[in-house]
Amino acid sequence: MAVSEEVGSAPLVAGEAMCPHRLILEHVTSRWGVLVLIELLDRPHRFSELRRAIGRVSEKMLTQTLQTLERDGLVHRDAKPVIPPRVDYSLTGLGREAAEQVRGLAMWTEERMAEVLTAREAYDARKNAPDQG
Amino acid sequence: MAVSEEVGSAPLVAGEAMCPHRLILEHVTSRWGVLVLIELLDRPHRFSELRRAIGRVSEKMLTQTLQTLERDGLVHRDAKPVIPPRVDYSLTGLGREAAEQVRGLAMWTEERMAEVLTAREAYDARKNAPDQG
DNA sequence: CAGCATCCCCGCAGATACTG
DNA sequence: CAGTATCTGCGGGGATGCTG
Repeated sequence: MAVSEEVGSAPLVAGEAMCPHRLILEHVTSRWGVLVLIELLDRPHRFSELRRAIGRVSEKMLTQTLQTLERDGLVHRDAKPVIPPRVDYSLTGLGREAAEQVRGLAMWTEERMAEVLTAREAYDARKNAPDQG
Repeated sequence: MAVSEEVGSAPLVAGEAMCPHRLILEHVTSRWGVLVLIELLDRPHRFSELRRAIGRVSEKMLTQTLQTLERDGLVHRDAKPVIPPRVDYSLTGLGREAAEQVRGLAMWTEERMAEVLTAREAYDARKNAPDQG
């Protein structure tokens, strides 16, 4: 796979010093990027619809996430020149591909959640009582 | 999809107040979690092999990531009782499923990297010269 | 409604030192 | 070699106020 990188410290959002491949990956797997892509896979959303759909995201982070995804060509921003303002966000072709990958991951976590929770209990039990048997 | 959540502020790694589904998703999509899963998909790795393979990860973060993934039942930790210590990490069945999803995402970013970079240039050009035509 | 600017906190994550 | 423990910074990200 070779996802490795060279050297160079970089912040996440503006860290353009990182190898491009990893940077794109971080955008689509970012905390809010994942959720935005999944929501938009259903249908286009207005800004406030996205906020409500995702739940607990500040407008700042949502704006920032949308801008990053738009810049990467994954999200299309359609600002209607009306009062009050109306902006619709939708996936581009590229974005839909990414979103489908991300959705696959999200669906997997739903399907396997119970098994993960069970594994956690077993792990915690081992840690709390390593040799009591 | 319904990936929404209720209310409650939480740190990422130890934030158990978040809905489990989202928490698992954040583990596997975390900065280093993604890379660990992909590397382990190739073959089991020793701790130091993983460090080298991933590139620029501190031992602390690698340890923490591996522990999180082990706790979630995605990674198997095999510590041989030898001197010097030897610990092999491999994917569980569950982990392999997750890793394959993650790899799908990583492969997509590789394939589409050029298009994303092109989109970025177009975006930046629009921003720098919005109406100069 | 959609977004930008600003302030500020705290937790992620790196550096360092130590242990088995 | 494979970790653990502790300190520290800095940037992610929330809160608030303002604009078009």
